[in-house]
Amino acid sequence: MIELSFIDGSIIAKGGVIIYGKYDYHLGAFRAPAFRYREVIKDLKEREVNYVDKISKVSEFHKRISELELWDYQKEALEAWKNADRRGVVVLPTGAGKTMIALKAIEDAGTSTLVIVPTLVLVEQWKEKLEKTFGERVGIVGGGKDIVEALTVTTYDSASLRARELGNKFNLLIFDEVHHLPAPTFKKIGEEYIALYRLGLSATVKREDGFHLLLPELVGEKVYEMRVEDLAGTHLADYTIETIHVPLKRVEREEYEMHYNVYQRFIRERGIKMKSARDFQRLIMRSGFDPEARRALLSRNRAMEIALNSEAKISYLKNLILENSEEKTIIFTQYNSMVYRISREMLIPAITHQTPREEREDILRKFSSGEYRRIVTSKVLEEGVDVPDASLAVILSGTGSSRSFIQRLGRVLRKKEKKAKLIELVSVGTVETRLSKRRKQD
DNA sequence: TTGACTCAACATCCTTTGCTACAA
DNA sequence: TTGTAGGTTTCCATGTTGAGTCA
Repeated sequence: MIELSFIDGSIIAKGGVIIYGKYDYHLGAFRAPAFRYREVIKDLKEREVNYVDKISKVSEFHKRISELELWDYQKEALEAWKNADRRGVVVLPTGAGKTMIALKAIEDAGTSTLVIVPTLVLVEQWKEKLEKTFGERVGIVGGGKDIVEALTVTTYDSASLRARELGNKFNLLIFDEVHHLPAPTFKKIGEEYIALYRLGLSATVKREDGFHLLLPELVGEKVYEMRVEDLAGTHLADYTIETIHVPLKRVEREEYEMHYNVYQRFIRERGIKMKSARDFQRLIMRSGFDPEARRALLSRNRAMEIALNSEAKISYLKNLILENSEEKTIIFTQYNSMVYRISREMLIPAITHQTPREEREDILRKFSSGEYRRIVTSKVLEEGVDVPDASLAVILSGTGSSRSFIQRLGRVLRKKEKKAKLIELVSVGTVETRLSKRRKQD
């Protein structure tokens, strides 16, 4: 007879061997990662081994929400997830109703569920949604609160910190913005919870570090995907993307060339090959002890700053704003210094991570009502914030991340009569042209 | 309860070719 | 012959957030 229990994010087996188990001399028992629960039980049954299961502390949760009607593609996504043993990742653009699918998934699974989200703002939004939909009390773990219910919402930070206590209490995990999960410390959420059912939601799972390849093991395969272009014109607004190449001013060009040459010369002279982000990472590490590497890196950073923050872009932006004075516009930049400069010079309300919560909510409320026609921001509004719809997004500068690009695009895609526009300004003849190209590839 | 603060963690950070050893 | 992986370990800067602490 094998006795199975849950200790600190692991399955402990006393009295016999389990699949994926390694012998733990301190415990005098076999220990397997919690996420192998499904395979462990299946294997014991197949081998017809007698066992007592003291692992699971999950509870049932049966609540019907029949009044909730899904769109066709949402139904397809839900079916695909169910057919994959209720495991897998659903990829849908911002505004395509990922939450609806999650609510139906909770109803379908009929079991205790933990919803994991990246920010406290999203914790509140999910809590309200769940309470309204199911009419039940919803627990919160994180942001100073610690209430566990059959339906509980938490942050990635708290889910990871509390995995050892919470890991055996839920049978369904819903990962909102699931691309966060493969980060080194969040990965253990996938590993230390026993949940048999897992649903990952995201607009783009791709990570620049390539760790999205861990998702099939942590959550399940990608079971359904709809891209922005699949839903544009039907469930989302139709849109156009325009890239405007803006030349640097002469002084800027000279300074850019000077700094970028320092970087390039260093790379060439040291025989360094820049084939991947890993190669660049190695250069960063090297800069910790090699003064020349540090100088090269700082020069490259300065060159980048010049290209991304060019004067010419500001002049161009002023015209663009005049030409589109009727459009509700969000301006995105890479640097906060640029946000504040535009805010000062063009009298546009600014939002960065330094903006107090109340002020941020006030600005967004006025933007929503139409009192403000424009806002300028850096990255804070990309994810996890309910941003009122706009009709024009101007990307003054950004990174090569396709996820960030899609999130910014998502800010203009709420269904509307006329076409939405995304305009990006790119400094011609600089590394920025490459960034712009990369973010638009998948 | 709130606000101010510190700390830790996450994300991005790359591509003008060139080498060398090894597997298919 | 052709194509591709090889090797390394704590880090430039900037932006953003959650958790924790303390007054």
